[in-house]
Amino acid sequence: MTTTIDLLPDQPFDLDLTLSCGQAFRWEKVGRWWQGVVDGRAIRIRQDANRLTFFGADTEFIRDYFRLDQDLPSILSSIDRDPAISAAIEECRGLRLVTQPPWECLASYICATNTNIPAVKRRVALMAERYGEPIDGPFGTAYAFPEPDALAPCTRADLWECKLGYRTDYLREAACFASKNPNWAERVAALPFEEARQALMHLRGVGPKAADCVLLFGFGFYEAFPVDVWIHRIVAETYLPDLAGRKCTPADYDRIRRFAQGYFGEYAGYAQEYLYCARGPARRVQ
DNA sequence: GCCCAGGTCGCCT
DNA sequence: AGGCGACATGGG
Repeated sequence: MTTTIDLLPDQPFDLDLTLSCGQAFRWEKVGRWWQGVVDGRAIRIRQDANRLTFFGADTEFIRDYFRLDQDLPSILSSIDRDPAISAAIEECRGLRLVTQPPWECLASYICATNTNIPAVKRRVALMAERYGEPIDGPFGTAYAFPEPDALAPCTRADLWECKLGYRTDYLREAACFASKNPNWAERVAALPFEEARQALMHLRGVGPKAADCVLLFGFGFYEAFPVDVWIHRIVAETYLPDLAGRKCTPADYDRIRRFAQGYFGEYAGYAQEYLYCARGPARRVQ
């Protein structure tokens, strides 16, 4: 069944930017349509001007996933502090942070260390195809991202075949943890930001960057400010020039995120994503 | 072959 | 606390 949503003219939304900016790893564009799997739903969606057309999920799910009811102009004006971020906002206006399922988000960002986005997508897709539940959807058989219980029993050799490399044991340990603590996500969500961050970082393979991504994309902690090599580069060049040209040490990381939280405010995570999306090379559909 | 990528770990001072 | 190499994989 096809459903449409007509977007309000004062609430910008850009589906292409939102799904191609690298925050979520299970979407691909086929012709005019985006196809993806979210929370056990095989979804197909397209945007024509201010109209979204989709199937595979109901309106409430789509509104919630894309946070269409979040007042984006108000968020963007709150982070719009200078010409640099202003340019990123201008370039990427309509990009919204999506609400990812916490477990999938955690697993994805464990797979995302020291690698590139296409490789992360491949790993996540392989895990889904091998261990996820099949879904009959609008584009043939799709696969849900596997629950922790489905991954916990996997051997190292099993997951190695999903091209996880040295991250294999980290993912197995995280799956075991989530499987034994089914309410882990609710407990993390109920914590104050810094405590939630520490809780995630107790998992092997989850450092500051992965923890911040999971908090931002999976839990909606908008003050999270993940610092990858791109963001380090941009922030160093634009705001903290004494950090430019060297590796990001743990102390540098903390300095950057504290600066960003103070400078951009409670939606620092949106600033991060706009700066990341507007980064020089390679904003393309992948 | 090389360097880089949405980094983190373990071991060393 | 802070420095440093290792690490699997794939793209350019």
